[in-house]
Amino acid sequence: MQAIIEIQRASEITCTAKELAVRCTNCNLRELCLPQGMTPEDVQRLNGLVTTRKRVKKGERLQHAGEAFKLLYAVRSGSFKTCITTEDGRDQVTGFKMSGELIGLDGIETNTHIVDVIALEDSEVCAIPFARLEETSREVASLQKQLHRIMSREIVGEQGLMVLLGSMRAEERVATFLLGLSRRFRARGYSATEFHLRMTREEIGSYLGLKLETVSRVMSRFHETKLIQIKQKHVVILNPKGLKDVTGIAISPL
Amino acid sequence: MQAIIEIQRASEITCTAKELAVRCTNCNLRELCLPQGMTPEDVQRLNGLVTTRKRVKKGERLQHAGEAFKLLYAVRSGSFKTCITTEDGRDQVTGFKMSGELIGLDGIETNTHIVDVIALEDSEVCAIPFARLEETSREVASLQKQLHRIMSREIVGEQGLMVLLGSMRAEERVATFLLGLSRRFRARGYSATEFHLRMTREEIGSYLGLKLETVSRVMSRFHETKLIQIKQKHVVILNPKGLKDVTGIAISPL
DNA sequence: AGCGTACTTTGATAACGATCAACATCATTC
DNA sequence: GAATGATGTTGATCGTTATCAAAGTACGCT
Repeated sequence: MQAIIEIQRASEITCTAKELAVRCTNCNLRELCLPQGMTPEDVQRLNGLVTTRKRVKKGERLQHAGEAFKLLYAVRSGSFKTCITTEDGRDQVTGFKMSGELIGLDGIETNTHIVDVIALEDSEVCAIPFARLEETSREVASLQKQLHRIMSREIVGEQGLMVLLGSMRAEERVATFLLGLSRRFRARGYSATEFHLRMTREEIGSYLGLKLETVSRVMSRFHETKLIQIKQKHVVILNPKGLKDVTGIAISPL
Repeated sequence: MQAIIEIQRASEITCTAKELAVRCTNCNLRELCLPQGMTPEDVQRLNGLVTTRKRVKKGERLQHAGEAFKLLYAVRSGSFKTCITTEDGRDQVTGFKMSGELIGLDGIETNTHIVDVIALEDSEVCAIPFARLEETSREVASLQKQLHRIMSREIVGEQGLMVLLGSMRAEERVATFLLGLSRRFRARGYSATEFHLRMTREEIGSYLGLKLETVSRVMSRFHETKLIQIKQKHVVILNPKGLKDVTGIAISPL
């Protein structure tokens, strides 16, 4: 920790803080993000790729459906929702993105983005030109491997969500959702049992195929039965095992 | 057509039919499958990769959940369902695969397959060792591009299905499903308005998050209102526009 | 050809979540 | 610190789809 601070101080002399900040090599998310599983030497190849950082304010759109696909974004801090708006105006949340996760893979197929991506809080992302990422991944096998892993993870995660949407009842959905969030917070070094929801009941409901009132009711029921404590957006998981029993299922879509 | 037959006959003299059959260069699915968008020269690099074909009888399992991931399969003929079995024994169909489509991408992340893949009819697949495909795609940019496109397509398709499962009512789901099948049959040179369902009502229901009785009832209703004609597994789409109106939505998950 | 099995259709009833509505709480702004 | 709008909670009722049940149809097998 001390060492990192020293490096950052040094950087303020030799180069701008911004330039250093976007170096994957020093990024504290390197075990979650693109560099995961890569050797330090290979990660250095990434440094040149990830040149720009971008701040996105709460409620701002990072990516618009319909816009040309050029960049992937890695979430550095904050969180996002991805949503699809259908022809007839229905708007559905298809995912939530947290730090270290990649945004934009939906655009590869048609060279056009399919989903909107909106910040749930003030956030920061690293922009990665996809064309250059493809190039580099032809030269760096570990990067190629990791890119494939990330895409596969997205595919598998969505399959889990399909099971949730296709066969689970409201309580199972909400329990699965909370446990998924818990796991992701823990993976990022935060508490797995106490956290703040960054999204509204409506967004949770949209994601889980439920109405906001149902989400609220189920959470109140979990509160009454002492599975969780919930007050507005503040969640404490009191009985993880009990929550797990409610889900009755293995695949976690988050 | 005549030309193809000649080539096949010739092959029986110079090499075994099997060896020729697995060459992507001559495959009639090359516009749907991995070779799509690749130059003939690049496709030749695939020929060496796709060495074995495999026949799978109706009801047989091509891929088991939990088994080690080594191969991708491209469907050459027939069709498959992919399903996830959850811890508590629920079984959910997560997709249907038709000719030219790739099976096995779920295994990349963890090196272990997540879904079961079962033949809906007697079918044939080409096996592709994934490690070698990765290698080759580092050398052949067009192959890399196409692999990424296919994975992205899977991601986008699943997002569409999430919208279906999350926000559509029974009639909309079934209508979307039928139109999706129609489109896929047309892409393969078959009639878009008249086809045989390869899957049971129960499998359709599982996929759409409905019970088999609901699927049956909705189809009967569509039959009564002259949108389709349906007798058991034989479908005729009488009024595609009308069906489209029932869905009211743009994104097609199939 | 006849039998058995798997699949499909249709009906009656029940349950779950949606909808409508009213109120409470929180955050933001002036 | 009061006012406003967004978000969240809770209650009453309704509607869609699940469930249970029974009969009908197609298909494979000997």
